[in-house]
Amino acid sequence: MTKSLASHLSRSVEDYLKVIYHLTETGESATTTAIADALVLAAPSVSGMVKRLAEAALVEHLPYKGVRLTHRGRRAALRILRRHRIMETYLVSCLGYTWDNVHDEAEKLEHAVSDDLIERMSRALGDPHFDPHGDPIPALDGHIVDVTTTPLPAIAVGETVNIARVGTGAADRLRWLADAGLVPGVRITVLDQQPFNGPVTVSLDGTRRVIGRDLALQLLCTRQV
Amino acid sequence: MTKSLASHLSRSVEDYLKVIYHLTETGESATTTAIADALVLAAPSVSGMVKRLAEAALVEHLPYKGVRLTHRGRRAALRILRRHRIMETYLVSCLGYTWDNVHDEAEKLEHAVSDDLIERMSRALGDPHFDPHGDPIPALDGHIVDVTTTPLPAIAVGETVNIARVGTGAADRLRWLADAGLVPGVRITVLDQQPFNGPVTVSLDGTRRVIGRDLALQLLCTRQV
DNA sequence: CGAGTGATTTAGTCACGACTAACTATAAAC
DNA sequence: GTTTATAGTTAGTCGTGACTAAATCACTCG
Ligand SMILES: [Mn+2]
Ligand SMILES: [Mn+2]
Ligand SMILES: [Mn+2]
Ligand SMILES: [Mn+2]
Repeated sequence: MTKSLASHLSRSVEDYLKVIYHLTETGESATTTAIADALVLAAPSVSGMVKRLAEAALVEHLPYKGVRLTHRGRRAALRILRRHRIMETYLVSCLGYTWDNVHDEAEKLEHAVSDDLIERMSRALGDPHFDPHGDPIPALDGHIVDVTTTPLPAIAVGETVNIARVGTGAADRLRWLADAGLVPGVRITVLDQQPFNGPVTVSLDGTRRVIGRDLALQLLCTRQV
Repeated sequence: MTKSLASHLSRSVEDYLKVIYHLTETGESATTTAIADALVLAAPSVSGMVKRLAEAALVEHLPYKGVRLTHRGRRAALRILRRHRIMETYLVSCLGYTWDNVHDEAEKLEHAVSDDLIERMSRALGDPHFDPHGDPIPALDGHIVDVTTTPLPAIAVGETVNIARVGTGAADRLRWLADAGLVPGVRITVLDQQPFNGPVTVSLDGTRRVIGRDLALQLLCTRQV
């Protein structure tokens, strides 16, 4: 069977695939409720869509267990992810957006732009490998780099690391981080780690920053090379 | 009643409104079949949508006669038109598109971009008043300039005019015109007008161009100031 | 092992926006 | 002033993607 669906995927389908990809990527299993929560939909809506996705051979469905992307589904998800992240990067670099307000725009545009436009944007940006939040941009062939990062609270006092990636999309957090200069690419040294889920103190260009545990957990760092 | 519909209009609704605007603008009456032809839809689909548009107070429907935009409908149409034309201009000026391949992209993106993004693009372009085809870009408040133009075949031999606007969206025609340098803003002098729907000969920067009647009719000119 | 609980699926409905087939209004032709 | 062609509308259907209410599965706990 594998119904058509080949050429054009609807906005809904694309968003489902992306959410399923994210869930499996972060280790969670892509269950009906997890998908429903992520997309703010009722569970039966997801059950229905999952059936259609399975018919279209975009996912494998193990009833009552969850869902896994097929090769086709994964490729489709990565294609949208590429669009999303290039779009975000373009909006920030070329149109003066700040990293805390690009997400919603990209969430819509990722479904509307042509491959051609995305590749033109990518070229205009010098074919970047990371978006403003430090998330890797999948290549055209679906390849995506896997950067191993460590959350800031797990870095030892005295160590110097780079901020590689930010694990939140919340606009207020992103604004606070940007104000504090805590953005991907920046180098920081851990000055203090308070126990019992206490704050982390780092130095950035010689100035101190105290970062609450919650936020610190979302600062994903790489060690110096 | 005037059903919600206030905030978000669907892609279909927006395209209907734009087509209705175009038809009335060019003097044709916005009949069911005219709309159906323009959107490549079956007539009953249009009948159905017209009913919904009327319920939403976007058009006034005189059964068996046709349809007219209400104030709200006109404003909505002009908003999409602004998006479309700014998008086209941006794609050409900032992303290396040629004027013969921007239309399809803009046709989709006009429904997906936010007001904010469009205004950022407009600003990046220096708030242009015309798109690459010479079509006027409606202002934010819905105001749109009305340029009086004359089709090239109606210009007398010896007269010098500016090409102001191109009345075709056909990619092959646009490519030919661009190759010939016959684009909006260019100044040409009519050297010859052959009778019986014959071609027009013009000079452009001292070189001759012979233009078939069909195409010449789509070159809309303004006289020198 | 059976009961209970929470997750999941099924059943049935709805709005949107397309379609075809069939009917009807309008206006031109005789 | 009928007839007739054409344009427009109504009726009925379909696919998509959402919903609620009800049924069912799977696992945990006593
Ligand atoms: Mn999206
Ligand atoms: Mn991002
Ligand atoms: Mn459109
Ligand atoms: Mn145009």
